[in-house]
Amino acid sequence: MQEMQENLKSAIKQAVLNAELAKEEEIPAIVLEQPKDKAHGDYATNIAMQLARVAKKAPRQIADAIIEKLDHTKASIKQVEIAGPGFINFFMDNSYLTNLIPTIIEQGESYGSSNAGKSEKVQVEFVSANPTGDLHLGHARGASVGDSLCNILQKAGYDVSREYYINDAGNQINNLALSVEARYNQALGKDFPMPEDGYHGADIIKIGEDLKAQYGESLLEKAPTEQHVFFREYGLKYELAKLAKDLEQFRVTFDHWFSETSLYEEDKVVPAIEVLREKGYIYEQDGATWFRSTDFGDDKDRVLIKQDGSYTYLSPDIAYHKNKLDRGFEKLINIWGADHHGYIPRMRAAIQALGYDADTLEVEIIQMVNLFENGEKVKMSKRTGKAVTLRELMEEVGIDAMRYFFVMRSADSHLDFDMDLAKSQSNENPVYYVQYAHARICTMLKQAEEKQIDFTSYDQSLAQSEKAEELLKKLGEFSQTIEDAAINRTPHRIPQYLFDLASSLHSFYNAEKVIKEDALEETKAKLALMQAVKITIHNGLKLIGVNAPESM
RNA sequence: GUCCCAGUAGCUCAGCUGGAUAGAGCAACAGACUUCUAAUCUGUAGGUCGGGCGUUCGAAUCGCUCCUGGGACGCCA
Repeated sequence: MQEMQENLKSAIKQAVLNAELAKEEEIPAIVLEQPKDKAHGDYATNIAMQLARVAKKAPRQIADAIIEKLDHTKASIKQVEIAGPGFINFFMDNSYLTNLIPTIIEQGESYGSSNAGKSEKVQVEFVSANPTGDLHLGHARGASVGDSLCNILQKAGYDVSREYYINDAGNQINNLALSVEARYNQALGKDFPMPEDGYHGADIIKIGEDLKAQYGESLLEKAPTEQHVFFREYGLKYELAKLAKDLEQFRVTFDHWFSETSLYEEDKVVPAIEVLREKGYIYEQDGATWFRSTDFGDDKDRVLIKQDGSYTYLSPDIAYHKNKLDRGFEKLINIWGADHHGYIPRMRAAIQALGYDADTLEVEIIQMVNLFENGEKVKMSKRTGKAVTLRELMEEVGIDAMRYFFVMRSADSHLDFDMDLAKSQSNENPVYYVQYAHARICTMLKQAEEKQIDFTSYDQSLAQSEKAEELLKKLGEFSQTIEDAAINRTPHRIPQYLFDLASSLHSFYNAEKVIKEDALEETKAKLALMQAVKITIHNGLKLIGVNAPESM
């Protein structure tokens, strides 16, 4: 596919030179696009319009000259036309498409892979929810997008590491300990108020009950500080185990869980600040230590060490990002909720102050998820713990539908999650449409197996049709789609591609019968095509963490 | 007040490193099951791409500006 495009491009370039329309250095990069309307050919280029100024001729005249000098044989061109204001449309000799099927079948699970990423070492940090409660809708979206993006980057040849940053050092963990203490006492039947900023989730109530079952009232005999440490450690361990379990069930795993506390234990925070101080980006004012982030375009300077001597959140974060870079990652991708977008400039400033290019850090912002139930927006409140959790959604909606739903939209669009629609499992949910295409193929292949039709060798020319050609073209776009999704960090391209592919398959299925006992050779060719589609759908769904069922 | 995201068909959204007649799904309407799964397919209808100005041979796409909706602006994390 790509080799052919390159051939075509070089042929066009040569034609421009031969026609003496422009000097080599004046020729812009030749862009081939695939027209939406197939009446406009398989590929089109706008080079004639782009050259209009340089060549001082009308675009259509230029196009004429190019075509005259074009070497048709070199790039398997069947026909060339000039259209509209000066587009050159190429109709290709589509025999190249037939090579696609054996290629896909041979590559199997690895079909779609490329080395576009050139093994660049990329770290993706995502979810990173505080271990103080259950994961909710927003985290579910972040997990879906993050994991899918990682899969896509890997498929496109990047060296990817997935990381979860555990905020286990700040005030919120104290509040967790206090909340656990309250719930434990309440479980023992005592009238014990929740702390002001306590966590009201059902999970903490469960911790209280577990502690009662395990220890009875014995924990009350410990000294207050000892108690606090105990509740803290117990709560943290419990919450982390739950996070990992929920995420794993959601088919999201991490290579590394990074503890904020470890930054202090291994003395990483002070040295990171010292690096900035040595470079002159640190100053003291009003009894606090400041980072001059305005040197790098931030709105205002930021406090690193407060008057009371404690760190702001930014300090360990700078140390953490320095640590990431020290580990040799060439690109850091952070996936954050929209409520953190204001934090980007100071973080990028820190990256630059550490001596790296600002673009080393990329922050992908995921817009909010609104939950709708019974046609009304459901207000979610952390304070009362009345948020719909990832776990509840997995049970009610199903993992496949969630994974697909959360990644099918552009991440910078607000997402309305309609509980009733998701629960109803109606045909409005496109994941079934794609899965159904896969299941249909499996049924056909199973029948072929029962009839003992062996299609290891076949003659592809026997299965040519308009619908078959559409399918083939779609199959051929898979690798390019993955590359685009990887480079632009747009995982939603994958479900959209899969939907299109499934659509082509369903259309083909309705137009043509595959298994025909009286036309065995034709059947074999079609079965091979089906096998290729099956592999591609399977590989695509795998990228977004959705199962490809054999039957539905 | 400053910053970020969004505004495209009745609804939910693609398309945005500029290209040809702006695309899907749902909803509406008309059809297709004696068939390898109808969770499907085929067709019809539906749009001043929020408004204006500008750049360009060409703008949904780029720039400026205004309007509307959502979010963020702590020596919290």
